[in-house]
Amino acid sequence: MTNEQVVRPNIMAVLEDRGYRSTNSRRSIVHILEDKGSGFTAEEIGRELPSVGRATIFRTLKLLLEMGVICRLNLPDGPPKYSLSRVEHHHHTVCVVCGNVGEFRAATIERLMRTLSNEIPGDVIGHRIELYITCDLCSKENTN
Amino acid sequence: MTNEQVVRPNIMAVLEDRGYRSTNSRRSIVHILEDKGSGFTAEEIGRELPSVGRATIFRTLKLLLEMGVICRLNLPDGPPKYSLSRVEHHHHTVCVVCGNVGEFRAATIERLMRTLSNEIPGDVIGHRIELYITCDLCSKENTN
DNA sequence: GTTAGTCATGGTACTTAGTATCATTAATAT
DNA sequence: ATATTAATGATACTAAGTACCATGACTAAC
Ligand SMILES: [Zn+2]
Ligand SMILES: [Zn+2]
Ligand SMILES: [Zn+2]
Ligand SMILES: [Zn+2]
Repeated sequence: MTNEQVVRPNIMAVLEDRGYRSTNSRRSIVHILEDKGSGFTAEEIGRELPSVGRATIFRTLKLLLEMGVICRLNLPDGPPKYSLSRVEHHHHTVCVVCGNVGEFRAATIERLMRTLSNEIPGDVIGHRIELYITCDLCSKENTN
Repeated sequence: MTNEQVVRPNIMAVLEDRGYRSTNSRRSIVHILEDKGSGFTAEEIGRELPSVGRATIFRTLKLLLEMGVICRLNLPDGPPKYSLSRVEHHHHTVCVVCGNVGEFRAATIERLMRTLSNEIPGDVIGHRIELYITCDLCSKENTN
């Protein structure tokens, strides 16, 4: 399993490279994302940026999603969580206590998925895996 | 990988065993579920039962979910899909063309997940896996 | 079978996540 | 500096689901 240090792209630069304008709203949203990093909801961002319209929050998240710089996780309950993302294929851990989201890659999973596709009826074209965990921080807090 | 024939419990009996009443609305909802089997949305059921209140549809689905006789899948887009379920731990296939939902079990996955939990920071307490496929029916249709 | 108690229902209003519309404003290119 | 066009915020809307409540349907006791 790899959990290497992520070198994240300059998100605003990526936006501009694709022809999108570097606006105040986008900059402030991206700034918050880079601050939070993982496991935030659209609503949380809106709360921290009352001057930015709700529609713009969602528009921007959608844009970043399309560009692959963030992920959206549809969890079993609660609103979807967004998190900054490395670009390559990966999966997620979600702490069931604090809601923090992590990324991980595991060659073993990908190998197994490739194997499975021979045994599943139909053509497997993708997969999605979430691990539910209690993170180290939350485990510690409980034993104090 | 196992994909064994499912022997499904009598859902109404399960409800009654838990002290819930056998009502007209519940019977008609359960009847439709048993008919459809997999990959239906709450809205679809509502459409087929105009005489049953929307709230009751959701209440009943929630109840069946708690009892473990159906699953809800939060897909990357579109409304959640429900499907009848065997009771044991399993995972899902979703056809990206027709939306049909299937269940499967694979000891290899469970073994791998157990292994991963040694390598992931934090305590792994559960997982969720979805395979996105084009099912045999949909593949055939495309080559015609 | 009737009755009493309670559970469940349907209707309505509300919430939450997200989208459509649109007049106004801000970013870019020249 | 100006013109062009993209982006914005406000508002209204949709879709999935929940809260509330007076009415009606089940069930159990008799
Ligand atoms: Zn991710
Ligand atoms: Zn945690
Ligand atoms: Zn299932
Ligand atoms: Zn299909």
